[in-house]
Amino acid sequence: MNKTQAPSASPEAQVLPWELPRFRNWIAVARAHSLWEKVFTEALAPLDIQLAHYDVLANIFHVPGLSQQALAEKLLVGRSAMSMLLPVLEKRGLIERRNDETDRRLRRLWLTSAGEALTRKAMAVHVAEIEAMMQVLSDEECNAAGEAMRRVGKALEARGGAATSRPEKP
Amino acid sequence: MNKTQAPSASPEAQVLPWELPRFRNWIAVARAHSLWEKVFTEALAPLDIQLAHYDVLANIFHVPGLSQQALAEKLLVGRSAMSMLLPVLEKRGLIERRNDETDRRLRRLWLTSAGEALTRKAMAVHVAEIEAMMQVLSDEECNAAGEAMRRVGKALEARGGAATSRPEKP
DNA sequence: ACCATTATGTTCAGTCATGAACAAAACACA
DNA sequence: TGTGTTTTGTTCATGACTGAACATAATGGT
Repeated sequence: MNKTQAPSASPEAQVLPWELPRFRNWIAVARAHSLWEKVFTEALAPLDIQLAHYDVLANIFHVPGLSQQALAEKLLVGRSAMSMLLPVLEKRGLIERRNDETDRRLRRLWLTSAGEALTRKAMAVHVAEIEAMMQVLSDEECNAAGEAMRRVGKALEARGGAATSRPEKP
Repeated sequence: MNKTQAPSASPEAQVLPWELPRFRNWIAVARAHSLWEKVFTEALAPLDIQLAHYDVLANIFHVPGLSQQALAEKLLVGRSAMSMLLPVLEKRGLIERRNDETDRRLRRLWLTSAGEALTRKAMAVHVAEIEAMMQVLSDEECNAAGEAMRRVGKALEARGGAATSRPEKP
C-alpha cells in the first residue's frame, strides 16, 4: 500500500525528483513559505519590527510569562538566539523579564503596555496579510492544507525532534 | 462571498489570530517547513553538504548552464549570496563557471562529474526524506496541499514580487 | 558612433542565528 | 546532607545572508 505515485525505479536509472508529485508538492510549500516571509517582513516594516521580533512578541502575547527556553522551543531556535534578541526588545521597552520566584533560573517574559499595544497592531497586520494571501483558497481547501501540514509537522517532529528535544511528557 | 470563517469583528474588540482557522492553518505550514529544514539538513550532513549548497547543486543539475542571476532568483536570495557561495563549490571541484560566449557578463554554471555524482546522491536522500515525511498523507491530500500552495505562491508573488522583481515576460 | 540606461556579478560592512563552552540554580538519590 | 546530573540562561567565535556601492558589459535611442 506504500506504492505511491512514484514511477517504479529500476535499480540503475535514478528517478529524477522533479518527476515525483510529492517532491513538486513540497517544493510549492517551501516556496510559498519563503515568499511569505519576505512579504510579511515588508508588511511589518512600517511598524519598525522585524519578523523575528514579531514572533517573540506574539508568542509572549499568547502565553504571557513563558520562559526563554519555552519561547525558543516554540520558535524552533536555540536558546542563545533568545539571549541576544530579548535584551533588544527589553531596551525598547516592549517586554519585561522577571525572574521566577521559586525557580531562580527562569526568566519569565511579559509584555509591557507599550509592547502589548504594538503587538496588537502587528497582529492585525499579520491577520490581514494572511487573509489576503489565503483569499485564493476556499475554506475547505485551506483547512485541508492546514490539516495536512499539521500531520506532516507531527511526522517531522518524530524524526528530527528525537535527536534534539527530550521526549514530550504524555 | 468573501465572508470567510472569521468571527465577525466588532470595531473595538480585536480578533485574536489564534481563533482564525486561516491563521492556524498557515502556522502549520510555517512550522512544517521549518522542521523540514532541520531534518533535511541533518540528513545531508553525512554527504558533507549544507542545505544552501544542495539547493544550488540541484538547480544546476535541473537547468545546466543557468546564470548566477537566474539561480539567485530561483532560490529567492540576492545575487551577492551566490557570489559568495559559488566559489566555495567551485574550489571543491563540484561546479564550473564558464563565461557566456556572446554575453560576457554572464557566468554560466555547470556541474563537474564529481559534482553531478554528489548531487545524485544528495537528490536520492532528498527524495527519500520527502517520501518518508509525506507518508502520512494520501496522494490526494498531498496533491491538494501542493496545488493550494502553488496558488498561494502565485498570490504572494503578485504582492511582494512586484516590488523587487521585474515583471515576468509572458 | 555616442551617451544614458539597464543588467550581471563582486565586494564589503552590518546583522542574525548557530553551537560550543561556561556559570548558576535545581534536582535526584543515596 | 552531599554529590553528580540536569536545566536554564549567557557569552563568544563562526558562518550565512543582506543591501548598498561598485565595476564591467550590453542595450537603446538619437
